[in-house]
Amino acid sequence: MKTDDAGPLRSGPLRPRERIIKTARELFRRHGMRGVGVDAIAEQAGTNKMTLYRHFGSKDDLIIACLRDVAAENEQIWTDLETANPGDPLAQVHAWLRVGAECAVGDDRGCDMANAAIELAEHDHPARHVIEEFKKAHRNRLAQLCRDAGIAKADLLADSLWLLLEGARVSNQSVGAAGPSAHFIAIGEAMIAAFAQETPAKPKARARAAVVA
Amino acid sequence: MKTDDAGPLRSGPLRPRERIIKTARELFRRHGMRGVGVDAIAEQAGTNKMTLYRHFGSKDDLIIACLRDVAAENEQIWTDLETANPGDPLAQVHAWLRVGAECAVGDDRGCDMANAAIELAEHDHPARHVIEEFKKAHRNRLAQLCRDAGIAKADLLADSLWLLLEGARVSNQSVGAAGPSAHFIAIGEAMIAAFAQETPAKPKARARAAVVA
DNA sequence: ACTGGCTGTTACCGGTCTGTAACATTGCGC
DNA sequence: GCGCAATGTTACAGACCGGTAACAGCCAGT
Repeated sequence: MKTDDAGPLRSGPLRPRERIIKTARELFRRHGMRGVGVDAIAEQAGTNKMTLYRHFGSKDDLIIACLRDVAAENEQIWTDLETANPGDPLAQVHAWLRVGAECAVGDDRGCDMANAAIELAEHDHPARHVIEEFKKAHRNRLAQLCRDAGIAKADLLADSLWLLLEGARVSNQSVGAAGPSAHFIAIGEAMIAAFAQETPAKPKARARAAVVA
Repeated sequence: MKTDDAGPLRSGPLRPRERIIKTARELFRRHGMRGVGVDAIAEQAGTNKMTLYRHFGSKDDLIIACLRDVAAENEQIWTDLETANPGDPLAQVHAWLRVGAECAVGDDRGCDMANAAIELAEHDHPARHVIEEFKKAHRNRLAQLCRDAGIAKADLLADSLWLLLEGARVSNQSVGAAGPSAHFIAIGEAMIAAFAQETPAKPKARARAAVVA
């Protein structure tokens, strides 16, 4: 009851390495990567700085490990999207929108990856590769989904939805979740409707793409 | 030729206060607010730390002054929008899109305000008021423009374009300007077309709103 | 020429940060 | 029970940071 309280995660079922990553992600998220020191991370993780430095050679290495952890966690979202709507790419696009809304509305600290890209301004920071690859992969997966769904301007729709999500998550940090990002789903559905048909002049849309209310 | 070279701005026509703000904005932009010290700012501005602290009581004060400077600079954009298309709100909306594209494509460090909101993670940071007011004002002005243009779902369009711009500017910092933000104008025009008409089912759009190619 | 305000210079304080060294301790596999 | 690897503890180095004090010079307005 003295050291193993609910706050910091002391020696639980997780090994120090996992606890450090988990704690670092939370503290980075709350205070920014440059706003928290390795000492605070180690202490909050129920360990000490030496152990931290034995697992991660430097703070940058820890940052990279955290970002990789974020990326691994996001893999689950895509598999969930597939298993929830097997063989139905269009439904998966709509489901993606709903998942994105949860990310955009239920959280006021945005995307860890995007935040890291802003905070680690140096162009040659080693973490930038991780960020770029992650973001590109996310966008490309979304584009593939749109193509599989038979959407006319699939890549343009993917870019639109992608920018919408990026914008919503960063917007939350300036004007809050009650701002424009509150209409995330409505806007996304409108985008899907707009890009699903061949051209705005020709209303000869495919039947399977006219699901939007 | 020894001290007044092209690099740092030494005693030019600007007073120390202006030079400090100008220099701080540039350095903040390049390295992040937490990534540059007041000493470096003062030196690069051709002055010293004491003068800096005589004008700005603290680094936070300097940050706020910089953000106010950004806000003041952006005022010009709106007046330019009005003078370039006097009495034509719809044209101003399209012009806004083009100006936004320049912001989004011609720059890889995003919006100073949004970046500050991310970097200054503390919810009670004094600069947050400036950021929030600025962003809300920008969005509201855009919404007023859309309403004046007679666009059906004016507020929804404003939110869409707003999120699109926010997304494009933050996206540049992870995947670069050649990524999704390259299609900023195309997406924006599609959104204008989509929200200009009353409902997607009723193609009875107003004539003045059907300017999009 | 004088004066008063603005600016420059130097030195310093206390704190915090990343990263390391040396040593003590725990705990698990055998 | 032993040994070895992982972990904890303490102390420290070196750098940087925000912020202040005391004093020296400059320059415009009168």
